[in-house]
Amino acid sequence: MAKKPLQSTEAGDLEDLIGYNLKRAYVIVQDDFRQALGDDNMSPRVFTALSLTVNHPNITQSALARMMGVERSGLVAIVDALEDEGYLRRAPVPGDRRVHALVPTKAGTSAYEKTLGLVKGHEARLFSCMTANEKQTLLDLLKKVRRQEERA
Amino acid sequence: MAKKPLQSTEAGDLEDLIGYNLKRAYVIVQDDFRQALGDDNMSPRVFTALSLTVNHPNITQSALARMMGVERSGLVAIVDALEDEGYLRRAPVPGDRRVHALVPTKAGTSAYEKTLGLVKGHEARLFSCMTANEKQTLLDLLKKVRRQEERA
DNA sequence: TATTGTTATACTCTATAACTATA
DNA sequence: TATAGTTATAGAGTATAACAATA
Repeated sequence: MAKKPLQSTEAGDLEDLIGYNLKRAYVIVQDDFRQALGDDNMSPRVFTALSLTVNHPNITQSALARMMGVERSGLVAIVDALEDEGYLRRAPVPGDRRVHALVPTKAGTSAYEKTLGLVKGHEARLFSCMTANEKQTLLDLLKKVRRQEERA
Repeated sequence: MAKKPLQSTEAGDLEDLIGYNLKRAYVIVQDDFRQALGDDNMSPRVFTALSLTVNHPNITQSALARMMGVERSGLVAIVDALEDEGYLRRAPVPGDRRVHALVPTKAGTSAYEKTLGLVKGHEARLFSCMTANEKQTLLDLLKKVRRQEERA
């Protein structure tokens, strides 16, 4: 975790670049996310995987990887972590024995709900200097950037 | 580099989180940055270091690290890369022999200007679906997020 | 004692390629 | 042949700790 930021005027050309500001903001938010989750210590990507599993029970690993924008191989450790915590299980799928359906457990669902609360608290705190309108605008503009990916 | 994105409606709770959208947008922009620079293959962080060195000639490594929000130790490889390319040199500072002043070379300055052009082109292209107003608003809101770091 | 640059080291995140078992 | 999950491996990016030279 970094500590001393730079005065926003010193970075010259960089200050006008969306990419630079996006990265700096991303680091701040991610650091605060991890700090807010503290002991639970669930990383952003594990939280994302748990969220998608809870919201899409019986999703396959490949589908989850596609949703998250990571490779199948990279998802294995994430699912392992969630399975080790007892938050989901890899269930066999009748009709195709290659596939694992990811099924959230009772513990997984309630851990998710508790963690989602922490995450929402972290965002409410971190973005408390912004109005509801500003937060929604930021969200909308970020989604607009994300939509660029779909033209590929 | 990931390939298949997810439909923005499928992610449930995540879609309302600024952090999640920030990360997804960041990945898209960073991937496009690297693709746009292509053969030059200057990574975002090396570009950032070059930019700050050109805009703050004679900056020390420690000061540059602080500006970038990384550790001193992590900056060594970045400065090495720029020195290997002949884009800057570590100059001795009279009066304090511990310190290295980073001085951009002629080649470094012109490489920077060329690369800055590529970066601006990449952003213009990637964000072409947004109005000038929207881009400025996004920039302003990201800076507002960044300002949260200064309260620590 | 404190600071600058450096090295050694380790950890996280991610990708590619190859394997296995199925289909 | 193709696909799902897995393993092995490697490469960024970053952090911590310790060291030498210097202050």
